[in-house]
Amino acid sequence: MYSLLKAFIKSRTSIDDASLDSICSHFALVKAKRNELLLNYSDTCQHYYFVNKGSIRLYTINKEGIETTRFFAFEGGFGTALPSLIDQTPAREYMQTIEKSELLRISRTDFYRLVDTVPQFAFIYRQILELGFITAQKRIYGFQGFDAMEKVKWLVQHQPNLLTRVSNKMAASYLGLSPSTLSRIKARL
Amino acid sequence: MYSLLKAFIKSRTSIDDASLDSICSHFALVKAKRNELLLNYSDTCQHYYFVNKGSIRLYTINKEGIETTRFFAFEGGFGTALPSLIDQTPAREYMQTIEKSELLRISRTDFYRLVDTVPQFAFIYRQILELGFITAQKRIYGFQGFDAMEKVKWLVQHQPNLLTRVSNKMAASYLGLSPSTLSRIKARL
DNA sequence: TGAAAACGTTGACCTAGGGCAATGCTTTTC
DNA sequence: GAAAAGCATTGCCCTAGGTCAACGTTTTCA
Repeated sequence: MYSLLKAFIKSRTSIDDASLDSICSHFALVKAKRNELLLNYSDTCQHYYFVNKGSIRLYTINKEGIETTRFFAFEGGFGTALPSLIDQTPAREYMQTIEKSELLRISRTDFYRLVDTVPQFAFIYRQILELGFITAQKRIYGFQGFDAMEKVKWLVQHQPNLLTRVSNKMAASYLGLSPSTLSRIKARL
Repeated sequence: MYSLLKAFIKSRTSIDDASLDSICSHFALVKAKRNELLLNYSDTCQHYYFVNKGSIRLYTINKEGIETTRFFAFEGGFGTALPSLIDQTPAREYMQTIEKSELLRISRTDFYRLVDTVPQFAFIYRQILELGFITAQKRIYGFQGFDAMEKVKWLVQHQPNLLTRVSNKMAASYLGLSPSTLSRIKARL
């Protein structure tokens, strides 16, 4: 049950098996079917999720009803409504599974206790934050001043599995394109 | 010389004066005039900067010659080409002062040594990363699915000083609008 | 301090991409 | 396994915002 999570941690820091087990013991298994809502718009996020199987998506809907997807997490990745988890304000975004999934989740309290007490865990959290920050920056640079075709090519380059794994509609909302436009672009790729 | 930096640190963590002085001793004063380039496109970033006076800007230029600004730092703020600093790859972005400035800079080596040895400093770095991440997320949500007018209003809401402090051109490149469009929008605000 | 360069604003025009709707196709549900 | 709901694709039309150019103003620096 914890093999993927252990692999994730081991690949990022050196740690003995006892500490590893102790870390894992704070993660509980959650099974969810397709399109299950893990966090609602006005909820305050209380858990960090690790994807064992399936996938989750973070997105919001603005007042005109337009969906914007911010993040996907697949097998072996962490995901949560981090801004809400960090400062305990309402998420103003949704978190949902997009496939039948098995998730491991840890409570905010346990998570930060691990960060404060286990140096290797603090290091991993730092890595997650650094990587998240870098990815966000790349996305800002990558999406501004790019036309639709360039955005799609960028995605094919940097996250090739995404286009095959998620629906056209979700990929479009991630790229900031309408589904029709994305469909047209793909036709002439 | 270190008063602003000390205030920054003290406002975020509790720390004794000796540690504070020891931290500050790693920061060197750099004076720069307006529009001075602190980091070139193909450079790898080696310093973290704290703005004592003036302001800096991080931006890139894509192959069509379009400028995109990612970040501004003003008095009392930290700024650097973080992705490059973190993983020591060429920045592929520029860092420049946009006013006559006084900066305090710390080398990457010293910075990470402080992170690893001074818990309060590690905590501040974590805060910077968390905040940077949250800001980036807000920007992704805020700018996708917004039209030009909404973007400008968003900016007036969230960073009101920016529009008065930087040139129309730079603000436009931050918002992902052409200077003409931003100008037109401001006229009917 | 004065010439030159850069910037802001505005008008006229144009185009990328969004909205909408029609038509299959696929997936879900009971 | 049939009905319904949702999704992808595509054609037609339209509009937000980009480009380009002109002009006045501000900034720069020799």
